[in-house]
Amino acid sequence: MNINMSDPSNESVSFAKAMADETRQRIMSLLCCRWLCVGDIVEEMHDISQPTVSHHLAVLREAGLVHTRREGKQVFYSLDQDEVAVCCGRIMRVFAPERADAPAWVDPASVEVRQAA
Amino acid sequence: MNINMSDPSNESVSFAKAMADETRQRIMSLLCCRWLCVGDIVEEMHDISQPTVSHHLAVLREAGLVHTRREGKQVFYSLDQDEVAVCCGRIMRVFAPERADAPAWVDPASVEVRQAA
DNA sequence: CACACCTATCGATGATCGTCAATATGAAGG
DNA sequence: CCTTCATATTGACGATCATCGATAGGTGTG
Repeated sequence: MNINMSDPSNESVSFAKAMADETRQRIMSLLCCRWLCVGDIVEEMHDISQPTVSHHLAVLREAGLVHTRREGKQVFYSLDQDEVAVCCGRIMRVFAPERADAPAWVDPASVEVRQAA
Repeated sequence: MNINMSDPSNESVSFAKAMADETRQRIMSLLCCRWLCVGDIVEEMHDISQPTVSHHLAVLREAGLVHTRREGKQVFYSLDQDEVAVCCGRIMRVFAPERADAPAWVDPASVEVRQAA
């Protein structure tokens, strides 16, 4: 029916929704290459309350974008880079199929070059 | 300050916000590999009113995700695949730096394999 | 068990967003 | 110019969301 059969509906939408908030992206960048417990995240986020941080972590959790590990009283979170890559790949295949295999990915400069040429 | 200096704030957030709606993603998929005028989009979207379609097109326009061309009375839109690729690349570099250069991109199956191995 | 600590949930509130009907803007044609 | 067609904007309304304070739930310690 649509040009792209894939999924102009569910998974890419929930991924985008999960990322559609600056606070959440800040948290994601904190969790990108390391594990942090909620208390540490709250500390790094400065002017965001603990319940709010917990809420954002729940959103990321339900979107499958974070790993979770319990250690005694604290709960550690870490960003699931593989899931981010999968979601970006899905978006690419649906919304940029003519660019999906290009190395433009890694360095946007190559895209500019391609346009200029 | 943050692990990822890049931009845990602006451009990736507005890209995600623009994509964080199913109706908008349906419109994007319609415009993916062709030009359509607003009337045609409204027709394809069935149960969405013309003002609503126009509103979504404005959101996509302000996010820089569509090209625009005027032809007489009608206005044609088309998805900017390069911009989608650039935005996905930015997300990858910030939130999946350890996956950004992998070919897992094109086919998520390879990511599964990598995890299984 | 009682208590401190860490995280999650609840209830409320203000802000943002998606949607539509009505209307405005703009572009041909007579 | 006046009309007609195509798109954009406005105003309003309901829904979703981000945020917080208060509180509940769960975990270790004495």
